[in-house]
Amino acid sequence: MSKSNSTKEKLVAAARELFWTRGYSNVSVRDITGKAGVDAALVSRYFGGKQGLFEATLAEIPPWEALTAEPHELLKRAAQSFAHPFDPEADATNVFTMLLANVIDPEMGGMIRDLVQTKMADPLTGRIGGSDARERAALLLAVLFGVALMRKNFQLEGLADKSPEQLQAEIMRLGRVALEVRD
Amino acid sequence: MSKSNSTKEKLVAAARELFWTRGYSNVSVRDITGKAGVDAALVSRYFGGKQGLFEATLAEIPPWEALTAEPHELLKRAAQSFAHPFDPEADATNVFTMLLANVIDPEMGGMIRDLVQTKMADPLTGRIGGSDARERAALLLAVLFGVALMRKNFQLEGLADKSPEQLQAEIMRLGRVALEVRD
DNA sequence: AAACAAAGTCAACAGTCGTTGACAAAAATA
DNA sequence: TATTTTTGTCAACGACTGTTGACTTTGTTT
Repeated sequence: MSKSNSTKEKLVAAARELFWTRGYSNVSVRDITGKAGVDAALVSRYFGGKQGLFEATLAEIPPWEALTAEPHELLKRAAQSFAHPFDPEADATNVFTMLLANVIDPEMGGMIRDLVQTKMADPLTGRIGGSDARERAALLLAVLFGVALMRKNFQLEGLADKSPEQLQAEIMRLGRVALEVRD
Repeated sequence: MSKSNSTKEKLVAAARELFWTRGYSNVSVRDITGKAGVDAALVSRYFGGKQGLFEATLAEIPPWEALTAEPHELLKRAAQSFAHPFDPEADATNVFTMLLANVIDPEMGGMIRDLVQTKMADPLTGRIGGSDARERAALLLAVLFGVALMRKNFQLEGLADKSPEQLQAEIMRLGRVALEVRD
C-alpha cells in the first residue's frame, strides 16, 4: 500500500467518524485532518475539497442488508438493523446514524433524502407489495427511524438501556402493524 | 408598544422562523437581522448574543397540549399534534419541527434533549402509568417523531401527501400498540 | 547518478462568523 | 428648553472557514 493510499484512508476514516456523528456542516476540514494527523491542504488535493471527502465516506456503503432477505424475513432483518447496541464507538460507522445527523444539513440534506428514498423507501415499497405499499413502507421506516432517533439522538431513558433482543422484538411488533394491509 | 419592544419582537419572530427550520448552527446572526430588517449589533445588545436570542424563541412555548387531556383522549390528542398538514409556513412555528432540526446541533443538542425528556417523556410516563411506563412512553414518542421525521425531514413520498385525518388515524393505530402493557 | 513525478508542508488568501465599542439620533425626563 | 436615557448605526476586531500556490521532501524511473 502506497503512502498516499494510507493517507487517503486515514482521512476517510476520520471524516466518517466526524461527519457521520456530528453532521457535515458541524465538522471543519481542520477537525478531520487534526484527527487523522494529516495536513489540511491534502483534502483539496486528494478529494477536490470538503464535499468530495464527505462523498468518499458514502462511497463504500453496502446496500441495506434487510432488503436482500426473503420477504418473510424482511421485517426481522429490518428490525435487527436498527436494534444494534447503543455504542458511541460503533455509531461512528452506523449508516442510520449518518442519515439522521445529516438530513437537516443545508448543504447535504438533499443528497441524504434522495439516498433514503431510492435506496430504502423505493426498494422496500417494491418488496412488500400490496395496496398502499408506498405508504406502508414509509410507516415502517417511520417506526425504525423513530426508535433510532429516540435512542441515539434524544437519548430517552427507558429506551437507551434496552438489550438488542428486546428492542428488536418491540420494533417487530410495531413494524408488523405498520405493514398491515388496511383496505 | 415602544420601538425597542417591536424591534425585539421582530428579531424573535425572524429568529424562530430560521432557527426552528434550519437549526441553530446553520443560521447566522446576519441571516436573522437581515430578515428582520434590523442591525446585527442589536442581537448582542438585547439578548446578550446569538444563544440568548435562540433561548428567547423557546421562552413562550406552551406545554404540550396532549398532556393536558384526559387519559382516554391522550393518544388522540398526541396523534393530532403530529398530524398537522405539511406546510412549510406553519412549520416555522411548529415545536416538533424545531426539536428535530436542533437535536443534533453540537451547541444546543443537550438543551433540546433535556426539553424532550422533562417536558414530554417524563410527564407522558406519569400519565400512562402501568409497568414499563418509561419504555412505553418512549415507544409512543418514537412513533410520533418517526412519522414527523419521515414527512418533514426525509420527505418520503406516500406520507408527505396524506391528509391530517388519515395520518392521525395511522398514528393512533401504531400508538395504541406502542402503549400496550406487555407483561 | 540524474531526471522526473508523487507526496507532504507551510503560509497566506478571501470570506464569514459572533461580538464589541464609539458614535449619532431619538425619546423621555427634568 | 436643557439633560439624561434609550435606541439605532457603523466600522472594525479576532477567530475560524475552505481553499490555493509555492515550496521541500520522498520515491520512482530512465
